[in-house]
Amino acid sequence: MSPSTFEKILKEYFSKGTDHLLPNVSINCIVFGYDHPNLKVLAQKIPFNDLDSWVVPGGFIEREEELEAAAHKILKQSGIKDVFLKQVGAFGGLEKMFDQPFIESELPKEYFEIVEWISKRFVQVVYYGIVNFHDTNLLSDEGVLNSAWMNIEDTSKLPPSHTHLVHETKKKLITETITDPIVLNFFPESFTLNQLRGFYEAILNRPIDRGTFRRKYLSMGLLEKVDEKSAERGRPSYLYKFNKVKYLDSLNEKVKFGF
Amino acid sequence: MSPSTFEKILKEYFSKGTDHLLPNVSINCIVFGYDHPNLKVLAQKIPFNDLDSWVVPGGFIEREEELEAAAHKILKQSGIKDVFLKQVGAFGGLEKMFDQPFIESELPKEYFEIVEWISKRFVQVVYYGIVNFHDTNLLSDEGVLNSAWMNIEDTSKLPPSHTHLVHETKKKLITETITDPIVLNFFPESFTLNQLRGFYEAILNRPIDRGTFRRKYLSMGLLEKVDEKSAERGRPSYLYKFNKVKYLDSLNEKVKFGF
DNA sequence: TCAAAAGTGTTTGGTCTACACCCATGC
DNA sequence: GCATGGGTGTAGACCAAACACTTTTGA
Repeated sequence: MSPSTFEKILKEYFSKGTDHLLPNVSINCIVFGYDHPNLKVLAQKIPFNDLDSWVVPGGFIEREEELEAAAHKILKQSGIKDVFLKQVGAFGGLEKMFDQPFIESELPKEYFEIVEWISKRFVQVVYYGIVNFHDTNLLSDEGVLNSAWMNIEDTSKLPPSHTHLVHETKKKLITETITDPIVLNFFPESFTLNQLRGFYEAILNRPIDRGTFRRKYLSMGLLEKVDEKSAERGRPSYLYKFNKVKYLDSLNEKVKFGF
Repeated sequence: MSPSTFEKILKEYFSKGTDHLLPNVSINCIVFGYDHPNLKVLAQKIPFNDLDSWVVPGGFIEREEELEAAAHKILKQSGIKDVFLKQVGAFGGLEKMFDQPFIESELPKEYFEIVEWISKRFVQVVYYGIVNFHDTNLLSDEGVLNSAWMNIEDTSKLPPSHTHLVHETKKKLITETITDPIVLNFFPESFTLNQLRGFYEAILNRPIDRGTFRRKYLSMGLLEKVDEKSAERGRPSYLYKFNKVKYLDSLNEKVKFGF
């Protein structure tokens, strides 16, 4: 534990005290990025102790602030702006995030009020976000928390409750990937159909036929052809961008059951 | 407004004060029942004023109580036990549920602390439940809040924020009806396939072919034939019950996209 | 010219749709 | 018997899976 760094965090987060914040409720954000063929999760290194500890971005809500606005505010601190966000739900385990007696033993008395505040039970309202990994610039060392991408296969550096959030959220991501084309938020301005297919193969964890995928996806009418692209090897592929208007419409449709 | 009744409510809800409760977080439950061909929602009449005001069941969370446990606890007060519950999410509008100055003007000073507590902003964690309408006995006048079924088409007696919750939750119910067989929770021990089809027609708001429905549903393997049933008119139909083991398995499967 | 990857055509098989037809019961 | 609704059979449309074939590039 390095008290000085932890003090810096407390000073930055609670420069205006705790009275302006909603107690007992916190926001956590699970931000996914896709770096073929890996799904990544945004995490922050915290200097609670000398171990290599990471957390998922989180923060608090102003007394007069909408929940989703708070989530956007929190992600802006990591350099993530204008992100696609959806709520996962409220998680309310009884375990506390902080060990109050231990933390207090390492800090001057002036922080005790804040420490008591953050040591209470919190209901976590969780949002997930999707960003285009390669167009995103994380703010590092801007504050005291360093942001970095973490491979979703290895979340062992997160506390158990955050690992739980990541896994629950990934389940939801997979479900929504199947019913909605939210996936398109992972991609840059323009992309090839085979890159898109690569993502579906990664997330559904099985191969998908090129022809079938191409015909099905194009028939949805969400994509528009733009240009050519020089391939690394082999024949170049067309680039597509997605039609945001039709995309937003499609979010209200969902799949049909088949009766 | 009838202060005496409102006093009774406060006395009952806050007999142990507010310290044992988590502040700023509440639970609301949207409970659906199906009374062919209508979808019903559980509501409670409240004596805030002389108007015919209703709310959706709600309540608070003990400091050391899981969220879903709190939802079950709240519904037990209406006579709803062992209900199928799923979380809808957290709703955090900024509007307050109570008009503090007005309420205080009608109550003795001893209640002011409680009134202040409930007049704060609350993040509402919403659960939805599904019950078999005909096997459910609501507790009426057991406490001070009378429970009753409300037709989902007319929620005009609810406050706007609760109407919003009902509609958002109904959307979710429809989506989940399409992807999961949660519907079976609406039905009694045994039921006919045509009753089941009637429900799908009601919720999807379109006719479904008898043959197609029957073949598709039976092919899922969730149902088991039990006995005969005397029809009101015409040929009697088979009764089915659902296989709870396979049903629980199926909740983890969801529909496939079709790639 | 060959390898590699994109793009397209075609056969096959499954399944939903629509509708016709038969079955079991009450009156 | 006949009306009423339950249960089943089936032809056609449709669509995804699988795979072969063609096209376009780099080397």
